[in-house]
Amino acid sequence: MEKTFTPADIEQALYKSWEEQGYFSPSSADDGYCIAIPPPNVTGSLHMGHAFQQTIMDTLIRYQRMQGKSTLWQTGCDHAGIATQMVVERKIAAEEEKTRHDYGREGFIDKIWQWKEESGGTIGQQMRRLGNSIDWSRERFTMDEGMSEAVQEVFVRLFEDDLIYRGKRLVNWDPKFHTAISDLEVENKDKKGHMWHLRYPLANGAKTADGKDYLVVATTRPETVLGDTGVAVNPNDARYKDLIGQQVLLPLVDRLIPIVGDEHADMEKGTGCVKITPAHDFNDNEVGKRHNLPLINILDKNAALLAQAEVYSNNGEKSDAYCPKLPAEFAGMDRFVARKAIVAAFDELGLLVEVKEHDLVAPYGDRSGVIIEPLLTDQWYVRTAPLAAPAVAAVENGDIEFVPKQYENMYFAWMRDIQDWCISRQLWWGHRIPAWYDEAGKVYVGRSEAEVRAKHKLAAEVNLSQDNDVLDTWFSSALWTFSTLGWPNNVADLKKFHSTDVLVTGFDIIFFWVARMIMMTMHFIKDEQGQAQVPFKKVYVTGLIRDENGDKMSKSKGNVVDPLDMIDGISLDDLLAKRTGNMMQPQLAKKITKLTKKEYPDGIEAHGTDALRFTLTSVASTGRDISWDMKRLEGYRNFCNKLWNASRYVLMNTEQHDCGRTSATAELELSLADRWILGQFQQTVKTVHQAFDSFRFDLASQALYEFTWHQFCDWYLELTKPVLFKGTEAQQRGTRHTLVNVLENLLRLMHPIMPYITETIWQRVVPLSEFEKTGDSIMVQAFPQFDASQYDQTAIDDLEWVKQFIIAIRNIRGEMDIAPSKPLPVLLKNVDANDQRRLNENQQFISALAKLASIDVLAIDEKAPASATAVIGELSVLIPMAGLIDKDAELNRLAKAIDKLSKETDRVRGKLSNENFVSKAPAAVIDKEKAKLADAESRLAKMVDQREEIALL
RNA sequence: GGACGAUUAGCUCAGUUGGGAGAGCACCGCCCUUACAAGGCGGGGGUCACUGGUUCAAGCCCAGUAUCGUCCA
Repeated sequence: MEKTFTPADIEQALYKSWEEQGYFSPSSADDGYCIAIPPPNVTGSLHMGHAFQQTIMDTLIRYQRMQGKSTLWQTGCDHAGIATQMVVERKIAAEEEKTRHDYGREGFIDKIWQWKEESGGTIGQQMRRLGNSIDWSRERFTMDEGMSEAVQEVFVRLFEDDLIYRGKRLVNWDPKFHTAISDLEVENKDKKGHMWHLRYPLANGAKTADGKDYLVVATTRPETVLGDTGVAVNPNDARYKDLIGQQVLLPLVDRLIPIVGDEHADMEKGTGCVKITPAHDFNDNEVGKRHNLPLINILDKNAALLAQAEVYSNNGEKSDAYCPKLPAEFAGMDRFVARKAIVAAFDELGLLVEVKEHDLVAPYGDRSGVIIEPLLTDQWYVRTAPLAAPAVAAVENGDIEFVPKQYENMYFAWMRDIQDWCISRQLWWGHRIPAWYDEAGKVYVGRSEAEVRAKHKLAAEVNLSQDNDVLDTWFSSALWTFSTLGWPNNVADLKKFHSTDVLVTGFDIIFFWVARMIMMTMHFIKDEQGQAQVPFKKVYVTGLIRDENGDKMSKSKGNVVDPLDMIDGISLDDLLAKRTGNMMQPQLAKKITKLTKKEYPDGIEAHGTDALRFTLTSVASTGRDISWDMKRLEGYRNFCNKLWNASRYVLMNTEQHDCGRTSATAELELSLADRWILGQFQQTVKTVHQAFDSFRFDLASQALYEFTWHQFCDWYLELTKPVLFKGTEAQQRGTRHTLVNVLENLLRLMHPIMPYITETIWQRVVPLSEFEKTGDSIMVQAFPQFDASQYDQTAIDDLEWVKQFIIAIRNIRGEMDIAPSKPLPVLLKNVDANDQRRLNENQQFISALAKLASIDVLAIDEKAPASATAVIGELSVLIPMAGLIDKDAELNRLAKAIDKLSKETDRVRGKLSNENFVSKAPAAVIDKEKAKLADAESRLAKMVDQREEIALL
């Protein structure tokens, strides 16, 4: 073995061989265990969030596979409607100076498929680098034939069940992408803006309570005045309530619009008068409904002003309630240009009262980054209320459990208040809506045009045209768990693997995806008793990985760290190029360069996949956000190296030796250390099981780290040296046997978290061990199970005593500056029978690890020379000072120890002398405190004696 | 404005029926001892955000305050 662990030498070849051997596929076992991956976006590339969640998924899958389950990790990508369309549009613009319209719909879609073939697999290749044990043969894509069929089937059935409808509604319109988007794709951001106060003249000579012939409305969006169809005042507002039922004459368009009384008008805010634009504001839309106001759409798809408005009645039909003509001077103006022009026009007419600074919240498209425009359009909706009810119940009654629990509140809050889901998108890339229209605009929904014609008995002469829109990407993602398993055609896998076991995901897509998946699955998938099946039994919610300053990682901030760069390492120059290349905002490059140079002056070193995975599981505690810490990664790389070298030691001492396999008959004698480490290992097995079973990957990692480094390496390996160098043959055989078998078991125990290093070492170790393997790879072996017979409490207590003895001497050495190489003589006082036994049995260990020249027991009356002293229970351990130890230094050391001990005794004595404590605390607690006091007092007394003695010198 | 979460060592974080305040990294001292200097041995370091309450006993339970964060309006 090499002296240093170099992950790059082993990882990729190992993964390839695992994949080729088919180890990632489900086994023939009956008991299924399935995780559906949250499908990454097909345009995406691996980021820390993926690495984090996928490490957890792979750990669970590998753990369950080793527990004998038939495991399936179902993977795939979603087609990411807007994102993908954008990528390809940009590509053809850059390479061919063409738009998608130059290609036409079909040509453009071909172009996207072509792009997908070339670039859509990037993330899959990256995911392999993480060691993910994914059955790639079952990889799915939401636009694949089978999944498209599922989407269509779901749409048609929902329509037939009256759970999908079409309607003219106000939607969040993205004027850049020319599509509707759902509420969830809107980001509300605080913004500085203005509040314009505009004068609206009262019609028919009406006057306000204080005699004015006008109202003043306040608005942040003056360009929408052209679409006003009312003014609202609060019905309790003494200033205006008498005007309810009167009209104002809307300036610029001379439109007579009613004054209505509505609670929406806040008397405290602004002027108390609110203009109502039902076609361009969600709140106004509600007010309009209540008062039956017409809707006037004044904007086109680009959010520029129309010359002819579109007037609709409240039920969405064309109306001639108002003249559609809009002022020609504004026609074609963008909404923000129009805003200025309209304010200027009001000003000119003397109708602009004042302009105030105003903090407002503006809606932005999360992908386009432009301000969203509420716009009246025809869209398809899913009626969510009936679907939400069972989905809420499933979480309430525990069929689905969120880990951590608190996310259930978030889920309930949203589900209780759920809005109908706008599922149509005005894009080309996606599942086309299976609806056809005849020339009169009547809509028919079906699986194909032929089916529609047959079902509705439409003659061949009737022209039908399919809806141009596609479905929201999340609509297909909502079917993920069951459509990937073959629904609606094949149900064998569905039977074995559905419901899936765990969903590992971020809280940010609980609404987008998790909730919708629950609703859809429960509606469509029923078990043999006809009960709705949940898509997954548990939802493990992870936090976000942030950068070292706690900031969200984002490309525009330039603080993104690519997981592969942590695995392979990257030079500063390459890192800079990566962070500043291909930027949306090139002006930030300078800042990012500076930050990157400061954070990574020498780039990033290679750490390997196992170290990355171990780091990720170590920080996976309770679903809260994580500030990434490179130092932590470095620490776990060192841990890998530690394991590597420990194994190297084991192999050096066992390969080509008799390791006492049971097939041989030679005698085998276990040392105290052997029996101790076997017990400690069992304890670790227990902890790791508990941790995995409760999703506490941090605790699993911690237990493995603690055992490997601080028990196996720090103590056990050192304790084997005296045996291997000086023991009898039977003793050597016993120790070699223990070394090999503990390591072999440990590797299996760690494997789910660190697949590569464990496999590599295991291949060398397993032939020396007792373990009877059931295949060639560690990943298909049995996971270690707790075995109480290997846990020997006496061995553990005895070895703790040995450790204390050794530590006591090392401590004196350290504080007295005695060279570690200098062998010391030791005298013992107050040796009881148990001490004597432990000493007899373990003298070799103690002498070797504490580097002692001699150990002598003082007779009861024998006077000890001046010595530095440590106390273990009743036993005093003395190191004669002569020529070694300075009197003052020792006094100093004793003073420190005495101080510490007397604080301890004071505290405990205080507690025990408290009447209330003694009468009310449980007996066990009191006994523990008493024992603690007795021990501390005895040690204190010995230290004090010692100090007096030395002070006399 | 509403809801939820967080506040523990210099940093990043554990602390699961209330009874010893812990880990990793960083820091200080000694050591290239034949698995490992990506290491070994020893050591220092905390008013558990604040105030009050319950309790024999509070980092943990209750009430309130402050600061930060997230989601919703």
